[in-house]
Amino acid sequence: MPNRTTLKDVAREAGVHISTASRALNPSTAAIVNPETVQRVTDAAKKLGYRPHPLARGLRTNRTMSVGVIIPDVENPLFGPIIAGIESVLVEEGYSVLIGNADRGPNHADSLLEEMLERHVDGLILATPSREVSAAAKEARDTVSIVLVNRSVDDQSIPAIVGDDHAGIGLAVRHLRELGHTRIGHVAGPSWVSTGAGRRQAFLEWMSNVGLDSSEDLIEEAEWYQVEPGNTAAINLLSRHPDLTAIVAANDLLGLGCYRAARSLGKVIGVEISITGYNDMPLLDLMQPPMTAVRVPYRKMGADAATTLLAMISGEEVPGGPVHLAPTLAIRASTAPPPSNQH
Amino acid sequence: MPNRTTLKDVAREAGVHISTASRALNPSTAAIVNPETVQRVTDAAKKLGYRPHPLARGLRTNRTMSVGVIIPDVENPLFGPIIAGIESVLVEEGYSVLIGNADRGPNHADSLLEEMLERHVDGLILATPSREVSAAAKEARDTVSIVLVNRSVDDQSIPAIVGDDHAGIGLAVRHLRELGHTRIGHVAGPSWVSTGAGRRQAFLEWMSNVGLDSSEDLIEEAEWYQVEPGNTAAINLLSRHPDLTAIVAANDLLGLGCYRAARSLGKVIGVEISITGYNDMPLLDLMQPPMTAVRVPYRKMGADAATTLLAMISGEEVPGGPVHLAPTLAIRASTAPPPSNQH
DNA sequence: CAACACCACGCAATCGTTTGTATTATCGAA
DNA sequence: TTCGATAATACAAACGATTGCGTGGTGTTG
Repeated sequence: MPNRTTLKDVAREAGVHISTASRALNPSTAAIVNPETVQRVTDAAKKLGYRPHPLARGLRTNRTMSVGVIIPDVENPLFGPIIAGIESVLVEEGYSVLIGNADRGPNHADSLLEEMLERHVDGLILATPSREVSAAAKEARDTVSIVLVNRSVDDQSIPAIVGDDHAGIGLAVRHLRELGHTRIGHVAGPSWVSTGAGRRQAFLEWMSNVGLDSSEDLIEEAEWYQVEPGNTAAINLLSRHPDLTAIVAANDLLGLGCYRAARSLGKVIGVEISITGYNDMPLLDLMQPPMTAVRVPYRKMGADAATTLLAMISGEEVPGGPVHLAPTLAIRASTAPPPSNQH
Repeated sequence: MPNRTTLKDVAREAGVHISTASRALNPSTAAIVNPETVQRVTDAAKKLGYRPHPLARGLRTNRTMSVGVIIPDVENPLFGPIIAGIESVLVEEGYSVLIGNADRGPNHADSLLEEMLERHVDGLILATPSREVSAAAKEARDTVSIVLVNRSVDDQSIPAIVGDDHAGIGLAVRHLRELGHTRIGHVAGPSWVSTGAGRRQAFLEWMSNVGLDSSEDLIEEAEWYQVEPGNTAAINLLSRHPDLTAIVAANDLLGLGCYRAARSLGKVIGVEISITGYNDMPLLDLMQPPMTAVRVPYRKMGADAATTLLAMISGEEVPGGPVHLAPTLAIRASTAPPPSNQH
C-alpha cells in the first residue's frame, strides 16, 4: 500500500528530528538546514518512497491543493475541452480537480459550491451560465479565489475567461460579406443567456460596420440552444424575409436547425443559402454539408482560467472582468457566394 | 468564510466536552450519550452552522470521502454521460469526484492513479481502455476499491460495468438480416482495445447465428476509432467485397468513415448500402442520413459503476468480472432493405 | 580571551477530528 | 450502608504534517 511511510520514518532513517526532515524536504525552508543534511534526508525519503500526506499537510497549512470546477452540464460536448484545459494545467502544478455537474436545477450549482467550500478547495472555476452571480458565490468570494469560464457576469469584479463573441460574429459577418452576401439574417440564442444577448448585439454592430442594413427585424430569437428551436426560428425568419441569402446562427445547434429549415423550404445549403454556426463543436465537419463555423478555443479557455486561478491563489493581483479569447473561422461548405441571378 | 466554527466551539456552546460533542454528532456513536445532551449539542451545532472539517476527519479516519475517476479522453463526448452518471450517485452519498484526464500517453494514466492514491481517495473508477490491468493498478487494488467502466480486463478479478457488446452487435446484425441483407461486412476497431476484439468476435458469432457466411474475410480492422481510419478500412473492405450491401461498424466514428467511403464509391447510403454505428453519440441523428446505431446506456453505466464502488467501499463482497448492460438499437435512415435487383 | 552572532537543529504546539480509557455520578441490590 | 454495575461524560492520545521558538555549538571579532 502507498504512503505507509511517514515523515517520522524518514527522519529516523536520516538520523534527524522530524522537524528538520520537514524543512529539508520543503523547498522554501530547505535553505535553513545544512545542505549535507538536506541530501541525507532527501536520500532517505527517496529510499523509503516517502510521499507527504496531503490531508495532514492541508490541515496544518489550510491548503488542500485542490480546486473545484462546476459545469452546468457535463454531457454537453462543449465542456469536454474546457475541462481538459483546466485539468492539464492544474495537474501539472500538483492540484487536483473536483468536478461538479450542476444539471439538477438552478440551485444545484449553489449546493455544489457549498460542498466544495466545505472541502476547503483552494479555488473555484465556474462555468454556470446565468448572467448574475449567485449569493452563494458572492459569499464564497472572500474565502477562495474564483474564476469564471465561458461566461461573464454583469458584476465585473470577478475574473472571467470568455470567447470574444463580438470578434467571432464579426468573422462570420465579414466572411459572408466578402462572399458577396448583402441580405443576412441572425438566429439568436435566448437573450437571458449572456452569449445570446452578446452575439445578437454584435451582429447588429457588424452589419452596419460592413455597410449593410442593420435592423432588429433581421433577427429571430430561438427559445433555447437546440436544433428544433433553431428550426422554428429560422422558418419564422425566412418567412419574414424570403430574400435572405445567408443566416448567422448564434450556435452550432441553431445552425443545424437552420439546415433543417432551409431543407424544408427546398433551399440547397451552401448554394442557395449560406449558414454559419458558432462554437465548432465536434462532428460539425462531418455534417452535410460541412458547416462553416466560428471556432472558440475552448481548451485554451479552460487552461487560461486555470492559470489565472493559480495566479490568484498565489496572491497575485488579478484584474477583474472578462478576458476575451480570439476566435477563428472554420470555413467549410455551408457558405458560398450568393446565387448570382437574383429574381 | 465558511467552516470557521469548529467542534470545540460547538462543545463550548453546548457546555460539554469536545469528545461528547463529537459522539453526539456522529450517528453511530450518538447512542452512547444522553439523548438530552445529543439534542443540546445538535442545536448548538445548527445554531453555529457547524460543518466538520473534512481534512481533520479524514486524517483521523483514513477516509477522504472522495473517489478518483480516470478517463482516457475527456474531450470525447462519450465520456460525458459516464461522468454524469458517476457524479450523480457519488455526490448524493457525500463523496467528491476527482477527475483525471489521461490524454498524454499510456503511462499518464498510471501517474494520475499514483497521485490519486497519494490523495487517499476511497475508491477508483477507471475508464482507461487497455485490456490489461497495469502494474500500478494491481498494486493499488489492495489499497482501495477499484471498478472499471466501459471496459473489461482480461484478468476477471476486478468488477467492471460494460456494455453488452455481444448483444449490441446482435441487434445490428439481426436488424440488417431482417431487412433482407445477406452480404454484411464489419469494420472493426483496433484489436488491442477490448471493445475492438469483443465486437469483432460477436460479429462472427452472430453472422453464423442468423445463418450467414461468417468469415474473417468480411472483416477489416481500422487502426483507430476515428473517421479517417474507418474510411480507409471501409474502402479496403469494399474493394475486396464489392457486393456487400451492409456494413456493421464497431463505432460511430468508424461508421462515419464508412459514410465517406461509400460516398467516394458513389453508393447512396441508406439505399444502395446500409451502415450501422455503435454508441449512438450525440448529433448522430443529425447526420445525412441519420445513422442507425446501437445505443449504449452510458449514463447508467457510470451510475452502476459508482454504486458498486460504494458497495465495495462499505465492505460488501462484490463479485469480480464484468456486468453487462443491455444496449438498444436506434433505427434511423442509414439502414434499409438491400437493393431489390441484384446484378 | 571574552563576548557575541549565527548557523543547524531539536522541542513542542498546533491544525480539527475521532476514539480508547479513566473518571465521576447514579442507582439497585445485598 | 456499602459495594458493584452501569451510564454519562471528561481526559488525552493519536492522525501526519508545519512552524515559532529555544538551544547547543561553531566561528568571528574586539
